[in-house]
Amino acid sequence: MNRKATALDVAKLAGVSRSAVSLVLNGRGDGNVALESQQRIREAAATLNYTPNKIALSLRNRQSRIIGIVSDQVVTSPFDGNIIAGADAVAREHGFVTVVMDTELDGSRDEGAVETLLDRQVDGLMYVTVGLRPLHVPANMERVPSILANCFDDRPEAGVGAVIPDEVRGGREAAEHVMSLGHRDIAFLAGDSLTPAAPRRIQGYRDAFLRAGLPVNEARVLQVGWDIDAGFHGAMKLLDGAEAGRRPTAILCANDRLAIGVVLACYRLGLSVPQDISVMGYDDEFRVAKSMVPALSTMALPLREMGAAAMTALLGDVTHHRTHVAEGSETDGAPGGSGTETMVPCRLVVRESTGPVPEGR
Amino acid sequence: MNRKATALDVAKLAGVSRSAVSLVLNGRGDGNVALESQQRIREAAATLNYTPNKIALSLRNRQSRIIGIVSDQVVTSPFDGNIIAGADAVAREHGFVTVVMDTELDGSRDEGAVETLLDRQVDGLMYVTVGLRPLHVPANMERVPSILANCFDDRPEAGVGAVIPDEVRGGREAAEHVMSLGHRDIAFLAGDSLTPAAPRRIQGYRDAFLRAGLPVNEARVLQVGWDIDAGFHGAMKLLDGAEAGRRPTAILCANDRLAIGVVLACYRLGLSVPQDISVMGYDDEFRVAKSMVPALSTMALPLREMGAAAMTALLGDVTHHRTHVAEGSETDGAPGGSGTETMVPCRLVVRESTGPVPEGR
DNA sequence: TTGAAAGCGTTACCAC
DNA sequence: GTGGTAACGCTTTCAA
Repeated sequence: MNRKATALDVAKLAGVSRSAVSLVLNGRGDGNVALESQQRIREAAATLNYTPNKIALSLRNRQSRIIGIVSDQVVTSPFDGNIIAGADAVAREHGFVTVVMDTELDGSRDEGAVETLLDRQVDGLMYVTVGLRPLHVPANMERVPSILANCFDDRPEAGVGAVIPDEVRGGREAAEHVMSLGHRDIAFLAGDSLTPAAPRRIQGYRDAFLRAGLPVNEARVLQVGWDIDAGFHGAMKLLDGAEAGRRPTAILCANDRLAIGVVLACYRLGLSVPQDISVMGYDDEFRVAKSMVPALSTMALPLREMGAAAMTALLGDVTHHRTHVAEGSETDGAPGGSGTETMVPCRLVVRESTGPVPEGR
Repeated sequence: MNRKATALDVAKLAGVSRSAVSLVLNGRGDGNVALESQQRIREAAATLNYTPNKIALSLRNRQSRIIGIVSDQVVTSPFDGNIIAGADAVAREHGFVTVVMDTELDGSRDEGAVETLLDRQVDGLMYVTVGLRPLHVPANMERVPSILANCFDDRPEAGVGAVIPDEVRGGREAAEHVMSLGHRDIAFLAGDSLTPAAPRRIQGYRDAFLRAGLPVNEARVLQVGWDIDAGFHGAMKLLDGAEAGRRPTAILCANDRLAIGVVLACYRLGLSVPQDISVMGYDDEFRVAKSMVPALSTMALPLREMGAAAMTALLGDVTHHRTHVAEGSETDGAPGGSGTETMVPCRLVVRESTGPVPEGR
């Protein structure tokens, strides 16, 4: 590996000083360096294929242009990777790079991950989780501008800003979608309450009934889990043995996997989707919802948008933080959108698993 | 943010020179620094909460201890994230950090991603893909030690080393599993041939018949796609309308999603799995295979192992490379395991979707 | 208009 | 056994 060209190499080749090179290549040549020299410098840089050493730059500028992302299991699980993709895209646009550390769901690794990142002099920190949940924010995280994506500070005063999906509204709009198709006996299959996603989506479901002036039948709400088998057994409980007139005409699921389970159960019982029963998912999971048979109507989580919004806010803070520190006017705590909680709406996706309510129901 | 303590701060507090601090904190104090001073230095470092600035270290050592990972869509897709997790775990063990750039399947971004990473002075590069495939290795990738994970150099001479799953053997062992249950009329549902995964798994399937001295019925091999609907329609073609005696007794799928589609089709046709028909997946997809109804027998991809193996090889190269360069004895090309292709075996996972062949078949 | 020098935080070498 | 100094590659200030 032939060592990369340095600014000095360029200066030599162009027959000028290092400073001139720096000036010109940073756009501050005009008025400082002779036009002829500028030309020669640019040429030299081009032929030597020169790009400044980011490490030296970081040291000099006391800014690494690295954003640290710690996640609970975004890397290892198949979910929510698009939060990071959205965040990374924004970072890249601004000349930042992200380094992500996945704790693989081991909370005791949080502090260590943040420490490692801090040691690397990251300019900002983002915590991303799989599934909405309260987060015990690692203490050392607040030493640089920080933000939370898909999770929120579990302390009441909410020290760190957060970007989360509007799950209540998502649940409500899902229910309203099937209501608009004439359904009234609507079941809701949710995961456990270990994460707030389920309760919030259920809350939205209730809101829809309230708004419609309809009573909520609590027996129709089943908290069963998050996986295919849970959906299957939940649906069996709802449908097996019930006469056609007494079973729900629509089943709303808190994620697409549950919906798979529900459809599986329907088929097993000889029921058609959506003719006999409408089924809805949640998440619009990549290469699942769209390719199911039938293709799943679902509520898409705004993952990319959340990541992008979080990164945009964070980068704003990073910049402010820097100028503040430069001015010596410490903001003292409260970075990262300063405790603001931003809600991003979900997006209804109508496909083929939901249809008009059967005749007579 | 109160600026972090530097070695100078520690030296001052301990009343010694910076060099002494450096020596002691790097374990080379004994025989160089008075024991009493060593003690004071350690204390000072502790009270100041001193950790060396990695950026300065990188500049000084001309080694960033960062490994760049570029991926086609590992971040954005739900698959294969465990390759990166496995790689990252090994990197972390060795004091390295990984930064991954996802090109989101846009091949034209490859060179740029590598460039960005190179600018950041990464010590090594890894390319990771979703699904086995030949890779047109970005030219600038070979400027530092490099390795491929789940992909292989598309040039015949294979310049860059690679770690890939043994798909042929995986396909063979899948077939042998159902054969051991007495099945003889076995169908294989594969994705398209755009990636070599399908052909290789099919090859393995054929090998199993060959080894068993059985003829291969080519009409039983269907290349339909990779998603749920493809599995559904493929299975329909195989099963719908066929008398019980003329349909395959087992369907092997090239991934778990296809298997979901197959099970869906079976249920729709009133067939039981595995009583009437055995179904096998491939990948052991997280939170899919295990929770399907019935739980899917499948062939697990050795994702973590592949990532770990690739990173181990790469790190070895990084170290050699360094010493070589230091000695001025350029290896000149051929880094990254020097074109070696390492195969990692898949792992058979038997669950409930495969069972003994039905009576009379 | 140009170039010299200081400084970012380390470590390693070399006098003392 | 100790501490000063140079060097890593860059930017920026200041003097010529």
